[in-house]
Amino acid sequence: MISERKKKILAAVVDAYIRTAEPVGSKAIAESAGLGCSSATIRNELAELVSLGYLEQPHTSAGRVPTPLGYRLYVNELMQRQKLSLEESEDINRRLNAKLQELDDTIGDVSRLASQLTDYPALALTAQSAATIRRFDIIYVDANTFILVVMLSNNSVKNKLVHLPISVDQSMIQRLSSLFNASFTGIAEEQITPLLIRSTERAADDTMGLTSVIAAFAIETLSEANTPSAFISGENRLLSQPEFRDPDKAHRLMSYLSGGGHILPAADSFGGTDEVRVLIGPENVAEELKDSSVVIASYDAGDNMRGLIGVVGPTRMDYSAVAAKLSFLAAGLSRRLGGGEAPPEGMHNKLIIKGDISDGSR
Amino acid sequence: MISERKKKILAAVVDAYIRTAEPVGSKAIAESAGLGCSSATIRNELAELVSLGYLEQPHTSAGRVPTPLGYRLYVNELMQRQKLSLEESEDINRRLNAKLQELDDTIGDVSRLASQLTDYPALALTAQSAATIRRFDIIYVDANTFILVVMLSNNSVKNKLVHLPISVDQSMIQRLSSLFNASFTGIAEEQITPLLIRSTERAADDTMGLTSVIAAFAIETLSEANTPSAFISGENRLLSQPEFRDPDKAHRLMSYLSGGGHILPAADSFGGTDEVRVLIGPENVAEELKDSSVVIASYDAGDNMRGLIGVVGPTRMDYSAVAAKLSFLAAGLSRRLGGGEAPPEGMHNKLIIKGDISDGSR
DNA sequence: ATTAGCACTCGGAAGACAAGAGTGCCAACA
DNA sequence: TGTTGGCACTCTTGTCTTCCGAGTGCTAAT
Repeated sequence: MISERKKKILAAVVDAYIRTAEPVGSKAIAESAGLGCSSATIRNELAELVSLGYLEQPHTSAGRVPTPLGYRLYVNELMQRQKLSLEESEDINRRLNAKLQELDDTIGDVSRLASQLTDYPALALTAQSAATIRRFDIIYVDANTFILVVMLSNNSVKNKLVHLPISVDQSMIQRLSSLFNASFTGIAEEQITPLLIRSTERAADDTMGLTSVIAAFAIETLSEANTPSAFISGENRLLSQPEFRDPDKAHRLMSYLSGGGHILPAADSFGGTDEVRVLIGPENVAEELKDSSVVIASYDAGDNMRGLIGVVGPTRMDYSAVAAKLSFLAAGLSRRLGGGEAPPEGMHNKLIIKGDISDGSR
Repeated sequence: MISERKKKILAAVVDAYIRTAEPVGSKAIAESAGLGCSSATIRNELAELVSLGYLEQPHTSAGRVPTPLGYRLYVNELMQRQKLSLEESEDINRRLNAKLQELDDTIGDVSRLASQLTDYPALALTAQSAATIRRFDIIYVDANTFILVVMLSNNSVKNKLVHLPISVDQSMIQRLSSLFNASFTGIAEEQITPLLIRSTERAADDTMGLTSVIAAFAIETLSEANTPSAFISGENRLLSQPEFRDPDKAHRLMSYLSGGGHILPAADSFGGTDEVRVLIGPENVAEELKDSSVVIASYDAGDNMRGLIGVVGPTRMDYSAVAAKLSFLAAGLSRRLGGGEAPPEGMHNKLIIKGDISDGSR
């Protein structure tokens, strides 16, 4: 439906534009791309690519610039899938190992890492999940102090130090600990009802309201662990992109990002596989992202949860490099966090790039 | 040494410049500041203020702009100390309460809050400290899994889930738990020597290297808790300041900030009191901050530790408002975290503003 | 000591101009 | 029919002038 040569030319335009951020002219293409024809021919082709909607010119007599549709075609078919060099992948693995010895809510570290690798702002999000309490312990410190320790089904452990104005004796603590371990484990947040709390309170013979304090912690921990959260870093890297030389534009996007990744809408529709998704310009739902692009990868965070790492940049983004890095990073995370059978260390997971080529384009 | 009227004029210049970010001319001052004299008189005074080094003009025939020295005088003597309105202080208290119900490493929240309040980028740092382990518990989950729980002398609690390829029986765990509680508490990081570990291992009759895993966690926790750490947020707010319209300039400062607050040098010399310190332009040691200003407040973080909250902005910064807010915030934190006798809730602590009027000025 | 008046200085905005890059189109050619 | 060289045309970008006005410094008068 679109000639092979046109594709080659389109690819050349996108490649060059990604590098230089300047509209690219016919002559440059004639020289760079090794198709043996002259700039005049290229011009004809370019004109057609414009009328097909893949390219546009900022003004008459300027070079061509890809439209979102053009990027889409590029991403889906044209760009050559990068695989990381050995050094790069080793570097990533090393950093992952260093950072994730113990993973708790290192979601921040993950986003930082992604941002450093790609040199774009990055965000990491945890998906909504349905973790339950797996174990509940109360450690007696002294008569006024104890520590609540909750282990969740997703293998994260939370704790809280409680300091009371009144004294509690150790046997009470022990009683509460085993009661909670018995009746608060394996259930979801909604199942912690006032009724359950009341009955536990009675069973423990607790007249000081201790039970509700502890129950509140349980609820809070569950809700916190299950609420999706986002972490953004490297916003400043936007500023090195020429399309954000306008401080207002940069500011708008950056404050949108800092305000938490409301990219969550995109996250919902995410499939289960280790795919990489690319959203180009107007394909984004969020108004603020309409002329930026987002690349998102998903990883297995264990316990049936999936996390996301995403990168935000101008539509003129180095999709191929970013996709490769993100994909590798996600695979590394899956391997470390995921429950199941992950591919072995060195392996690149295949790069499935999916994107809605919705009619929202252009 | 410097006439009263000059001071008034200087104050007027700084006030106006803080508001408008434009050089301010004699006429504007004559009208605004209620000193009954004409623009010509003001001009004479302005000329002298320039030769004294408090003001400068970007070029002949432009208004005047304060020099760092001018700001310094303004901050030390001239500016009127703001105290927050009732709504503002209530708002801050409410937010503090919401965020700090449980304070762990909410240092991030603190900086976020400071940034929101002041509308400048903010950073929070923990000082170097000498926390020790106060309590050590190991919770047995199953034969391959247990949870380490460490409570530090600064009342923070850390935990780690350990998953082993080999089986361990419960009595061993119990033995280790009490051994660690006995010999690893109350000591500093350096005191955890290979010797100590070896002897504990022997005492526990541990042939599987469990002891060293646990000891490693102890060391790591201590070192992490005692290493100063920084958290920055709201970098993007820089972009709304006209002096950072130049993206390169903005980028330089922002990436400096993101790279961790190397403002630590300034932190070292910080006194113990709840003072607020202002560093203007070249008074900063860091090259990148030479034409920005920093306002820092210190708070009592309990256990003989002090934390810092700082705000970064252009030299043309609303010192008075920022100082007031930061001071209030610091006081609120001290009250919640500090060990000792803190002033009661509603009270504004007195605003000590100190600053080196070092010879680095000019 | 203050003020009014005036000439002077600069920076910034607006316009004029040249250079250059890139296009579109046409006519010639394989 | 597809390709190519050539050429006129367009539009941006940078540079240079010009012009305006805000704001100054100075002087002479009060």
